[in-house]
Amino acid sequence: MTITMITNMATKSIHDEAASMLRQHEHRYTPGRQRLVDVMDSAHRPLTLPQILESDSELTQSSAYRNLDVLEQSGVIRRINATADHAAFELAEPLLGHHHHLICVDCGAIEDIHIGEPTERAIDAALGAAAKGLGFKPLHHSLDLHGQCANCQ
Amino acid sequence: MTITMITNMATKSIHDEAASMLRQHEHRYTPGRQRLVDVMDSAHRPLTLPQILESDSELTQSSAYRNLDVLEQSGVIRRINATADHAAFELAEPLLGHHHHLICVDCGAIEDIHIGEPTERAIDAALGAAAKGLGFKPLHHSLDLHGQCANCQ
DNA sequence: CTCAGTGCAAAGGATTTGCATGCCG
DNA sequence: CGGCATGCAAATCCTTTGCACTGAG
Repeated sequence: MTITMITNMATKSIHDEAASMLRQHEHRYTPGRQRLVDVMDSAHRPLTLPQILESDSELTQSSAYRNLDVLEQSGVIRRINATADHAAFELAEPLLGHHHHLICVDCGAIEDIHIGEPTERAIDAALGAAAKGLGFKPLHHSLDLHGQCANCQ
Repeated sequence: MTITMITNMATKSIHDEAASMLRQHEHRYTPGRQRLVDVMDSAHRPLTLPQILESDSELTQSSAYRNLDVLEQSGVIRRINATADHAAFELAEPLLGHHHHLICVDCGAIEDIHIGEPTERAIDAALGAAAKGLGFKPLHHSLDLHGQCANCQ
């Protein structure tokens, strides 16, 4: 019950949040951009451009690429370079929450996963210590598990 | 003196190891491939193809790409998709050891880092647990810290 | 002699850009 | 109205491939 309410609120506020973030960067929240956010919000995993276009036939390739750029620059989505051929896109952490990926080395499929908070803190502490010595300013970490998905074994 | 000896020995065995791995895959350890291994062994960070070509003017683009493929398939090197434009290459874990990366979001520079063994074990345990429930067979994890390098701040 | 490896140039494929048009503010 | 946004097609850029040649076994 509580979870359902939160989910609904979150879905609604994703568009509000996206619109607000775009506005701050002096961009409009056009229908094409809303559709992109819808597609990425519906999928519970990062999507490649072909997957995005398949999910909504109203989207065109070049505008999708352009709008993904705008959304990325505005902090609404994140681009991840999981595979060699296609980039993949997912909602940014403020909208989707912190998580990690299982990446199939054979078919390239990606699955979202979560790990415990204590482990997250241990990771950030360890990375932060290493970064400090090199004058590197941490923004966020990415942790992926590469292996074979159930289908490819 | 001692360090020099160790370095020489290590460098030597990297070539031996690489030659052995290639032989197992029925490939030759040609001069061009040795040069690639030398370049990657000298750099203490992953290199993109342009960086590799700059490091050794004897290397040509297409042969470098082809040989990097052969070396990757033989397990000598690893391809990482850290940035959107260029793939990067580094010696594989059996030759270089397990480590992680600092990736500058502005200039794309990559730096190798190490974190403590207990944290590594915690990561593998957490990822393994998540993978198990989905029938995903773990091979290896990748952990990167994205942020700004000292030059780009 | 044979066949993997090489180098050049051309092809391939994902992503970006030019340009004319549409549409919101 | 003015300028961002869109869609098509052409261009770009990284990477791969075709082909003829070289050299090791």
